[in-house]
Amino acid sequence: MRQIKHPSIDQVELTDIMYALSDPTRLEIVGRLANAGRKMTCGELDLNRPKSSMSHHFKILRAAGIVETLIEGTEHMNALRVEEIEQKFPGVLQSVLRALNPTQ
Amino acid sequence: MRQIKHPSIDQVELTDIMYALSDPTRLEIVGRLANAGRKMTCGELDLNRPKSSMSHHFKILRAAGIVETLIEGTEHMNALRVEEIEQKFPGVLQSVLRALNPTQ
DNA sequence: TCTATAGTTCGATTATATTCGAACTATAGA
DNA sequence: TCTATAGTTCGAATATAATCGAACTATAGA
Repeated sequence: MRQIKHPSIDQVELTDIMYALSDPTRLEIVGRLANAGRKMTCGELDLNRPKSSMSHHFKILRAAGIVETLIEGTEHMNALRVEEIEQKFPGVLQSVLRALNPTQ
Repeated sequence: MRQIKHPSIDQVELTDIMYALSDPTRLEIVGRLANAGRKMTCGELDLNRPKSSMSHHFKILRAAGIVETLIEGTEHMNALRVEEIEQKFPGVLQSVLRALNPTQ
């Protein structure tokens, strides 16, 4: 079962993270993943856009080190790399997540 | 003495802030302003790029609500809008500033 | 009023992103 | 082995951004 390559956390640049989080679609994906608090498939995170568009956004989130994708069968399970990012850039992702959910 | 228009803090979107901070040049401007802890002219913040390029980046930082520019004589004094942003998006800008300066 | 200084605006060029259909890959299950 | 499902890759069209020279605006000071 072939897996997708991800950058190691020390390869991740702050600008990559900022860039990945500057798009509303990607911000929504990240917000949903955080709220769900569990791995989700791309299908579940579908924002009624074509698969190829969603795939593009997942690619950027992966490249930025924000999302990790594990292949399980025919599904791709996505999870946030919160702990790692928190370690390298304390507060950055967490404060963004908090800004996305003012109600908590 | 004509002044430059800025967005009010409630007009500022999180995506604007993320986008503005996704560029290395702008991130450096923001980092320098934060380290200086005082208003600085565009000239002082010059990163040996043409004036028109720098002006473009300041425009984006202003539009994102990150930088406030006051005209004093022939100079434009730039300051970070840290308190306001902190109020609206707690931790977002501050964590980025901390990530820029790991030594403190 | 003239000149120098600081920065903006304009316009053109080039680079980078977004979007999405169509073709493709990999796996599960019949 | 066939088919359905999940997602990626490719390629082309369109949109958005970065870059920078040249012309412009506004002020300070001589």
